[in-house]
Amino acid sequence: MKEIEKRLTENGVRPTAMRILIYKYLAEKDAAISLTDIETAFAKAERTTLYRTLRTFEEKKIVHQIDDGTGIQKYALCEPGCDCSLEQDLHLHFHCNNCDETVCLTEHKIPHINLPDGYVTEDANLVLKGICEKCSGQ
Amino acid sequence: MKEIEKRLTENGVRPTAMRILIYKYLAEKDAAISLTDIETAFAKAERTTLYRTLRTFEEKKIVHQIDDGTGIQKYALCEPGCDCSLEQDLHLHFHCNNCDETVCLTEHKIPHINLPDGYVTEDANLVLKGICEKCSGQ
DNA sequence: TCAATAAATGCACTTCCGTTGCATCGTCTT
DNA sequence: AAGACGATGCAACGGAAGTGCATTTATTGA
Ligand SMILES: [Mn+2]
Ligand SMILES: [Mn+2]
Ligand SMILES: [Zn+2]
Ligand SMILES: [Zn+2]
Repeated sequence: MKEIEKRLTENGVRPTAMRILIYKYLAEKDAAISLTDIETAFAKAERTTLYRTLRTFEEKKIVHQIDDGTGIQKYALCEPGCDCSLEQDLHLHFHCNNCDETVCLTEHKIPHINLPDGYVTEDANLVLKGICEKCSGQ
Repeated sequence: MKEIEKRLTENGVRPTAMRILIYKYLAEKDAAISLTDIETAFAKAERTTLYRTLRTFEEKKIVHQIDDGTGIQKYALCEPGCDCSLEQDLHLHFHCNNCDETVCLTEHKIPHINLPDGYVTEDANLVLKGICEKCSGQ
């Protein structure tokens, strides 16, 4: 548990009880998590606190935000040492049309694309949708 | 103008006055359009009508929806003969962080990605963000 | 140790956008 | 002309993100 406190502190986030709980929750899930997910998991907690915790985690590069096309913002823990604002750390995400879960495929980086002159690329988002390995039954 | 009526009819959409206007509006813009954009352009028209027009256009493959990561749904005319539900017609989109416009790069297809066993890909979305050619000043 | 200060949390409220239900109106068919 | 069906208008709803401000909790340093 000291692990988590250390991780938070190193990233400039004070390790409050709630934050540690949320971190743990994110760590034990292999799918990306929405604010509503967390709200459901911690029914007694304040929505705003959860909201701001996720925002803080994102600012401090503890989690990265995922836009999977559902219109709902999701979050997942960053790999240690990952800086998701750098092109080399941008990976693709997979959204399952069956179970509605979104997962990070951190080993699959977003391929570099050459654009016509005049275009300057600063960021990229690649989401594949279909059936995940759990749901395809193999 | 008969052109537009023909296009709509061919796709199974009855060419009402409003629909023709909206089609023209989409045709003269080179950027993707949001419902709010259209609402502003046709201030006297009913929001719901515009909304349903876009939905109908999408169902009938006259436009495709674009998720550019802003959280706002955008639409752009499909190329003639394009079926955006097919992998081969999936192209990438570019969102400018400066002018906030999103454009189709129809000549840039989304590269095929090989996923681990068990994953079945049905759809893909690739959005690049940065500075567009207009804004980069060359 | 205690007061001053800063950060985190709780509560209420707002805004934005997408969406739906239902009544009305217009158009096409027979 | 009557009936059927599709399009439009109006009103309201719902989810999710976001903000302002009061209150509580933690940190600092006198
Ligand atoms: Mn990820
Ligand atoms: Mn497009
Ligand atoms: Zn699944
Ligand atoms: Zn631009």
